[in-house]
Amino acid sequence: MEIESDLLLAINPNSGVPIYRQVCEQITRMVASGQLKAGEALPSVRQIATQFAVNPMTISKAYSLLEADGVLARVRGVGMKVAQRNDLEQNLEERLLFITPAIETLVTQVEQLNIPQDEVLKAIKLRLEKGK
Amino acid sequence: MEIESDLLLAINPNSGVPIYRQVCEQITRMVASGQLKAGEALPSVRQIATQFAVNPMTISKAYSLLEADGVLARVRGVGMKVAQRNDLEQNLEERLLFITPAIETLVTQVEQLNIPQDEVLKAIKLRLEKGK
Amino acid sequence: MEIESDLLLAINPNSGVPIYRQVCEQITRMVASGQLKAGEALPSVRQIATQFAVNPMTISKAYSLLEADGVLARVRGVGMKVAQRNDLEQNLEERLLFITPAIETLVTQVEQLNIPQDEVLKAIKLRLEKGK
Amino acid sequence: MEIESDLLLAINPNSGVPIYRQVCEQITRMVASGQLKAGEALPSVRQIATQFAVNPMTISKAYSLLEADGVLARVRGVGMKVAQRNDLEQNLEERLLFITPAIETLVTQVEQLNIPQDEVLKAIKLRLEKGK
DNA sequence: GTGGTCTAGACCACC
DNA sequence: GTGGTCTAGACCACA
Repeated sequence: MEIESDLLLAINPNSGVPIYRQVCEQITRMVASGQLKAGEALPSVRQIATQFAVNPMTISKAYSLLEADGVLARVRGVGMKVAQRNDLEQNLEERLLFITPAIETLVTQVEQLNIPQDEVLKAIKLRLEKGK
Repeated sequence: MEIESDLLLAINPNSGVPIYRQVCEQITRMVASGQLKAGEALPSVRQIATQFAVNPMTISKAYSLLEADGVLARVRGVGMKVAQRNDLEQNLEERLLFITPAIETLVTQVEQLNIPQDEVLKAIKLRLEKGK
Repeated sequence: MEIESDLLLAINPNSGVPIYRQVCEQITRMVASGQLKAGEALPSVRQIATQFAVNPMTISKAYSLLEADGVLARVRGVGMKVAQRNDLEQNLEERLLFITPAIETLVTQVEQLNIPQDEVLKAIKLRLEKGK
Repeated sequence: MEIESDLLLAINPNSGVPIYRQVCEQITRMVASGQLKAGEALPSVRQIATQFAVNPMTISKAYSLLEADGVLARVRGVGMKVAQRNDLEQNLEERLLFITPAIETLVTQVEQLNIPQDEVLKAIKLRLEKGK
């Protein structure tokens, strides 16, 4: 069972964002979008820590926070799994709430830079297409 | 001459973002957008510090960083002014570069949440109109 | 592991040159000359501060500036290390650039004092030999 | 008598060196090298201040220091002139003493950068020739 | 353990 | 008046 999932997270230690936070946010989003389903098992702390050359305590902290948030559940002697009864319905409205802060940040900057709306939308559209 | 400029910055000490960084970013944007013109004088360290009930060193740190960045220039014994030769031309392309990181963040989240593009664009458009 | 590195910097609090600047310049030169190699760890802020009876913030300021300059890199929760991709290659040409300002200063003074070139070169040669 | 001397000083407000110090040092060197002769009159404070767009008080301070140093003498109602009995003989040894600090700075940097002596001398020689 | 941020208050140099 | 430097000590976030 060690082949679990090698390509789950994208951790960047130099992004300014704390590592534990990156883990939390990414797993939360994956659960919200259904990429991780209720009951599904997660890689062990040691596994992730090794994979990204990160301190195990950092991953452990992330898992603990996710458990406190009700996103994950701890199964003694086994590991972590996605919580069963989950507030994170795949409902679109809910998911849109997640990106509100990012939109706020963006809009603030746009206004202070005096960038026309069309240009902003054009740039975002372009970037979204590229990701496809 | 006391009416100099009362309405310049919007500092929020509880935003998680360091105060000196808020100052840096906002002034940088104001220079980039042309709200602050080359050669224009800035409020003194003590002025801003008093206005926002912040320690002068905090503002001073921001000014120093902005000088190191080439955004501001120091005039000894007089104060700070917007740097003359400025990379931050007001042209649109340059300004769009400033919001690239914010767009990246947004797009990453959108993809991990599996939100359809139209919904994202709709939400942003809505938010932009509101700000008007 | 306490024998880490005791003999690194030469700080003189009365030289007129700000302490943080002395630290910056010396570390920059050590990196440029290869005395400090890419990835190598640096003494902690508190370690240096204690060693030279200086306020930790002063050293911290130096480290921050060196990070902004791309000379050092921060490893969160661990400390500072020499940046990996470093403009400060050890090639001779690059290092010669570092002493250009000092040469400029010298030459200006020499010209204003009307000192013959041979005399200048002789004096410098003498001083260089002495240092050996 | 207003045509005195338009091209005397080279003041750079952004060099980091205080303006009054630049004035002091340059005039001192000119006296030492004989470019300014004993009894010779100097431009008025206002003249220099206007020429370089500098605060008159700054020039005044420089003149005062030079007077205290015995380099200049104040003639009431007339202005400043180069002091008559002057320690600054044009003797070569004396003049060489003036550049000792600049040489020290240079040598320190050279040693910390591990630059070979020949390269240093070559670079200086090159720069000296260029100035010719 | 690491570095980062902020404060309050001192002193300095420059203009 | 301006900004710069430093201190002593507090608290926080990260690993």
